[in-house]
Amino acid sequence: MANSCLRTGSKKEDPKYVDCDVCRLSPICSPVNVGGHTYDFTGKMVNRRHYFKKGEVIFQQGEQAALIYAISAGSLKLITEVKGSSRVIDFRIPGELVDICSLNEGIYNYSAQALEDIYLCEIGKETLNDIASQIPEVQGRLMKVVSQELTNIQTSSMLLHGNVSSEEKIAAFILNLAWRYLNSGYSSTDFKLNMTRNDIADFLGLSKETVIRLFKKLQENHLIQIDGKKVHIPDINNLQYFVGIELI
Amino acid sequence: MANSCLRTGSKKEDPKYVDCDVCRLSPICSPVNVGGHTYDFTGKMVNRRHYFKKGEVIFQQGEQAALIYAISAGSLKLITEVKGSSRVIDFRIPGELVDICSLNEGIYNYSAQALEDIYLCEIGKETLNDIASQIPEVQGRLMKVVSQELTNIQTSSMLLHGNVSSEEKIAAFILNLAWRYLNSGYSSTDFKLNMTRNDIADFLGLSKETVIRLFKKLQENHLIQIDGKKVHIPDINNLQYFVGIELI
DNA sequence: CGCGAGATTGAGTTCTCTCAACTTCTGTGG
DNA sequence: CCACAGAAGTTGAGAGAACTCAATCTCGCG
Repeated sequence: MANSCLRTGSKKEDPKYVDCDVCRLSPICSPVNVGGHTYDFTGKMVNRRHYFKKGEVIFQQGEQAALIYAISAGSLKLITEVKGSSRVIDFRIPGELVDICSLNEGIYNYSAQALEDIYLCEIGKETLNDIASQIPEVQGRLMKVVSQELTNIQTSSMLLHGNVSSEEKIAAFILNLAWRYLNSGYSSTDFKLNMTRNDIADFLGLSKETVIRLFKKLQENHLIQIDGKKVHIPDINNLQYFVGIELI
Repeated sequence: MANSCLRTGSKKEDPKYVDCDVCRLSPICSPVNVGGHTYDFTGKMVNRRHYFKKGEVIFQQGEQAALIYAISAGSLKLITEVKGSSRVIDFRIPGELVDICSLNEGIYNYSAQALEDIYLCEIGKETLNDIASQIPEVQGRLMKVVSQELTNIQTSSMLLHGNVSSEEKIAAFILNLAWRYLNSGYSSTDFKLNMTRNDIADFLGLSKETVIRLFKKLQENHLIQIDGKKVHIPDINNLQYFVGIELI
């Protein structure tokens, strides 16, 4: 029930938490100056680094949305129920927010499931809204967070939508991840695909065989190098040219 | 240069302006209560119903983004340059905002072009931000507008992304429009497609022939009725079941 | 070491695209 | 008001892309 920061008694190495200053919520977690005094509301609002096991469901579609999540370490997938089976809507990596949308909604529109062992910071929606409505500085920062998120979602959606060939779709998917890793302070040219080929296929509306074959084709064309879950982008500009959008 | 409200001396009938209260910007355009007094900043910020001709470009990708637009009448398409040719990113209908993203960005990420004669309300970004930063009530309302927009974009993107078959993609496109017309106070079951088949194809990453053939197939399956640019949805629940998402 | 999930490969089928011809619609000028 | 030109929409045929199904391989975990 209580915060389980660093609950890891496991044999695995300690996770590499993302720095708070790359987290999209950092404006909210920083101290605020009000009438000459500095206040830190973090303790009131934020439950830091709550641990979830690989495969665990963080929240379920339809549940009351009381918390906003930011990923401190690990990654997760967002899924929704479609005609009895589930479909992957998106992925989230360290530093990113999970459901800022729920700020003005009562319930979660999708479920979230851990792709690996993860640590999430949780923010109480109600407390946040209360504080924001009383302190303009916090309101302003929240505004910044939300509009940044709006820009990010729009950029991602622009990138992933409307590609003609499946090869472009997959290239766009990789480029999108590269860009997001960069935004979170990681390498944009070397990263790990934490999701399965099936998840990727499901997300892109392709079959997993097509994903595998087109990964291979992209590799043959020297646009990416892929070895299992590890991706390397030899020349990001080539990839961007192929996708047709300059992000980085 | 100045506002050209009701410049219509043309032979066409007067456009049916959308009611201000369905406009996504209406919270911003409503009077504000500050310390017991009521202020109306609308005059300061908003240039109402600026007329643009069919085909006219409202703003160009890369330009300084000084204005936010809300559509009062008519519709437009958003396009971006990809490898020398342009690609349709999205459409906007009356009551919707055109580029709220530019709030925290310096330049437009895409161009906007009128699909028919349109009237746009323009809001000065800088003035809006100034007023918002001084008056918490306005800040809060702006927050509402932006997070509503975030939810809308995410819903649309969830709906349109990840469909396996092209038939589902097109059905999702129609359902998305139905939902958006509903949100703007129009009929969700009868509306007009103001864009060409080519625009739709481009937006969905299909060929125009496929769009035409699948419109026909959807009609044969009684999911939609389509006659030129007019669409009728006989049973919205059937369509939603086919797409696999319950929106309305 | 063995099991099971995930990844890969091949073969055949289905879907979607491209190209080209043709029709319909729309707007303009006479 | 009509004629015409260009844009948009439609249809058919053949080529190419992506899907499905089934078999096999690999790797991590107990």
